[in-house]
Amino acid sequence: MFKIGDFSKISQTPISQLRYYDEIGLFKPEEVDPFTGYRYYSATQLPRLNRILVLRELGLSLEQVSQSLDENISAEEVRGMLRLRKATLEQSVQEELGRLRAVEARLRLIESEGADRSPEVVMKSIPRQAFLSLRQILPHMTDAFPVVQEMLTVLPERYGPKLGYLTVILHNPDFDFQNVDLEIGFMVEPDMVDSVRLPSDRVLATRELPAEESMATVIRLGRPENSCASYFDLGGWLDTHRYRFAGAGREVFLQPPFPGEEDEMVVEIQFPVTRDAAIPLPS
Amino acid sequence: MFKIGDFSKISQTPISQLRYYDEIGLFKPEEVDPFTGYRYYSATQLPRLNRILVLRELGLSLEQVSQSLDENISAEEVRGMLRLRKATLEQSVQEELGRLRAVEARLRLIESEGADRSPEVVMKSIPRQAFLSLRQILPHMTDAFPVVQEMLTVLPERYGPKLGYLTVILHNPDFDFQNVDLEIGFMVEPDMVDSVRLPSDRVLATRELPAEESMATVIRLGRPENSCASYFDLGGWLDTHRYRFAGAGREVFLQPPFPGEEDEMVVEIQFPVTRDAAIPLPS
DNA sequence: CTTGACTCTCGAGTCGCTGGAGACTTTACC
DNA sequence: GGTAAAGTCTCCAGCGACTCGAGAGTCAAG
Repeated sequence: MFKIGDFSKISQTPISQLRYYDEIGLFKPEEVDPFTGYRYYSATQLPRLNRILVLRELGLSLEQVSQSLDENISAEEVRGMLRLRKATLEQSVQEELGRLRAVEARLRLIESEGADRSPEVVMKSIPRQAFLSLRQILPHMTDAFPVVQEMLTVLPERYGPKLGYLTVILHNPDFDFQNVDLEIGFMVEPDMVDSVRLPSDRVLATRELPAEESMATVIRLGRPENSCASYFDLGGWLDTHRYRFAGAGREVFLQPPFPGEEDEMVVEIQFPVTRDAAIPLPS
Repeated sequence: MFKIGDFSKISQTPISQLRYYDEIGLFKPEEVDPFTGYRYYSATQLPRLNRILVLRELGLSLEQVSQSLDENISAEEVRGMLRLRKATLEQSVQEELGRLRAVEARLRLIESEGADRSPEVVMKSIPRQAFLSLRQILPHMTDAFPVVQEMLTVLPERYGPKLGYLTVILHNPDFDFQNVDLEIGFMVEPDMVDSVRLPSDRVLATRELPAEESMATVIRLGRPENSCASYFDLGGWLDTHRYRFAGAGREVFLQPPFPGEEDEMVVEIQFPVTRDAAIPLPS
């Protein structure tokens, strides 16, 4: 019979942990002195304790460990737990590796620039949405402005707060500023409106944008002079995170360019992406 | 200006998290209605929030994120944080990979045996200790018993509770049961005793056992009939965990084989091991 | 004006422990 | 046998990064 201190040394388990395991009923001392409350452990309890330590190390929760030890659980169920655990482990290793690459990239960035002023790219998923829009090919990106301005002045006052965000979809696969294929419009609630004719005779129609599982997004503030920079940042980020562009990008105007307030504009650039194949794990 | 719900949707951050970040002063709404307490966020706050999300994703604590955003910290220090983070990440990836291998091994074991009755191998580190012992080569393992019995009857009653564990060191590099090179004795406190002569004229001397950084240990219960099995288990475990035997093993008798109580014997088998080289991480 | 959807604060709970306060017990030594 | 040191007890608080629920108040649409 060992007192808790000796048993702690033998098993290399902290005393506090032994007391905790006693408290939650996972591992109780063979004997407790009814007068002093002193815990007494025997060497024959070591296999059980070791089993606990090993299963916990495998990543099971103490709850699961408790169940699988107290045998009200079958080998089949333990197997299930472990298979689940294996899957989550594989995933979490992948994630950790991704994080590691991200940290490395960030370090390189700081070392080369002397300061940390990185663009913050965030992954999102976007549900499907109805989109009241007009698609057209314009000779130059800047030709989009009058269209946007017209929509901005006409539509919000006609539909009020039900109108969603002003959004532009860039259907060009390349990032050229000439002969751009743009779809400009507003997110709307489904069945709110079918089509609209603007004063300039331009006609918008509602269609459904499918949900996008994974969108890489970045925020751009102010006038679009530096929009190239944002796209560039996005490209670099995708590269280090092993994503690839996979479709038409969007610019969502969270704060739209009301005339005279173009400097306060806030745009979220979104690009659907796909993951490159997972890195094969070593052996 | 967005209410918390809308801002939560835009940023894909749970409301509770926004409130929490407000509470700890990490990310406060641009405006709070002094009467209702309603939080109002603006789109221009998104970059800061994204920055927070990204830094947290890199693994910094909210405390660290807070510091590096509020600029009372230099790029140099952020670099330090990230380098530290990189190191811990590399290590934790290694550990996760090890765990993954362990889970896989365990699964194979259960699948082949239909039940989970694995031996539990645990890593320990052992401090240096004084050892009062006698080394000899015996024609067969079983010849050790009389020696052990003599020591067990003579020494404990002479030195009382100061005497440590009865221990056997196996100096044979192979696991043959013939012509074994054994060192048998007791752990003692340093300077307790220099040497002892037993009634049988065998002489024990004290020497110092160096500390062992990493010992793989397993518990064996009862008579040593199945000691082979324990060694076998240990070997398999070392293999899946990429360790190698690295020195003379020990058997520590936590519950010694008092005459007539050999069935209650509890022995911890310890083997010093070294790690194989770390698995190189992919790209 | 009502209804239902939001939002507020505050407190407790999560997991697997660790650490401390203050009160007892045991052990070692004289 | 006395005393001091070391060990042990219980109970409570705290960690980090939130989440959840209760109960009350607020806002927007019809």
